[in-house]
Amino acid sequence: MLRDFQSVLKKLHLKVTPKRLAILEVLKNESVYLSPEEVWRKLRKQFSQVGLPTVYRNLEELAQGNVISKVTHPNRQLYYYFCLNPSHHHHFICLSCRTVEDIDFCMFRELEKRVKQELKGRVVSHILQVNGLCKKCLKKDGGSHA
Amino acid sequence: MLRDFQSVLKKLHLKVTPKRLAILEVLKNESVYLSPEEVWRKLRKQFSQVGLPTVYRNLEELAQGNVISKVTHPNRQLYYYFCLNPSHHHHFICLSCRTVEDIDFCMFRELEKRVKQELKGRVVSHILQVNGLCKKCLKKDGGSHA
DNA sequence: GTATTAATAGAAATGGTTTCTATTTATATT
DNA sequence: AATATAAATAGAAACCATTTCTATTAATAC
Ligand SMILES: [Zn+2]
Ligand SMILES: [Zn+2]
Ligand SMILES: [Zn+2]
Ligand SMILES: [Zn+2]
Repeated sequence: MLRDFQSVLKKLHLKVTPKRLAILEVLKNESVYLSPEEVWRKLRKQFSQVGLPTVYRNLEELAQGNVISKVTHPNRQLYYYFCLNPSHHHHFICLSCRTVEDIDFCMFRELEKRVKQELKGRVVSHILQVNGLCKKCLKKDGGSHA
Repeated sequence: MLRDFQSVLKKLHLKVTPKRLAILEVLKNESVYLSPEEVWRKLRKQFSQVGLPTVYRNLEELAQGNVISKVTHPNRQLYYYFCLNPSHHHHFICLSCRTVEDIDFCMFRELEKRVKQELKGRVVSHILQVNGLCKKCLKKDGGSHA
């Protein structure tokens, strides 16, 4: 989650291509989570040629490399978000305006420890996400959401 | 999550149909999470006619009514699990054998409180799931998984 | 038993996502 | 700077899990 995209990509053994950098820029300049298609529409303003599969591929690679984070949306579509917070944490996402807010208090360390001790399993990944309506959206419409 | 399916369905204003009951039976008799298509294949052993859309619809209704629980799988396909534990809790799911184990210690109450206080948002839903490899699978193959 | 409303089967459509292949581009090496 | 190499890309096509649609059937209340 560094600002020096070049070195971040090199660390991940990903070539530094204009499209890749542009995808990162798009996400970095957004305060909300975006779908691959939305990222693609924004990219087309800068590039005459750009394929949607390229966007999908890059977003997935970047998420794998922990440069961006994936949003687990109830509608089960893909969304990505560029998070500046470098430490382990989770998100409160607004289902209406798509704002993302950090949940900095992570009790996962405790949880993981107990899972290991009590269940004797190996943790591969975990999801902790709180879905709801943000302060602003609650004021706006009292809480109706799609 | 009661064993008396009839009354459970009535409470949800869902008609008590043979297919509906059979879907619940299928899930109840499984110790692992199942995809809609897998539930459907099992149903076809009992019913000469049964549509896959019926299975999808029923599973979704039952999940909405908190009779069964949905699994948030990394592969983003739908899976459902019948959980006997009636209290609020979360799951450790095995990515290899699909075993589900309860995580009974839920720190979510604390989390929710702080989200409300600090972010002033409304919580609509939350996901907390730990994905990994269960004790048995770790022994079996040392941890390789699809 | 009748009326009412929900549930269903089966076919068809949907659409987000992935695959495929030829071409281009970034990077390392001379 | 020129060359080699392996990765990245565009565009078209395929995929396939999930949803929609409509006529028919079945459950429930009265
Ligand atoms: Zn909002
Ligand atoms: Zn965490
Ligand atoms: Zn297992
Ligand atoms: Zn919880």
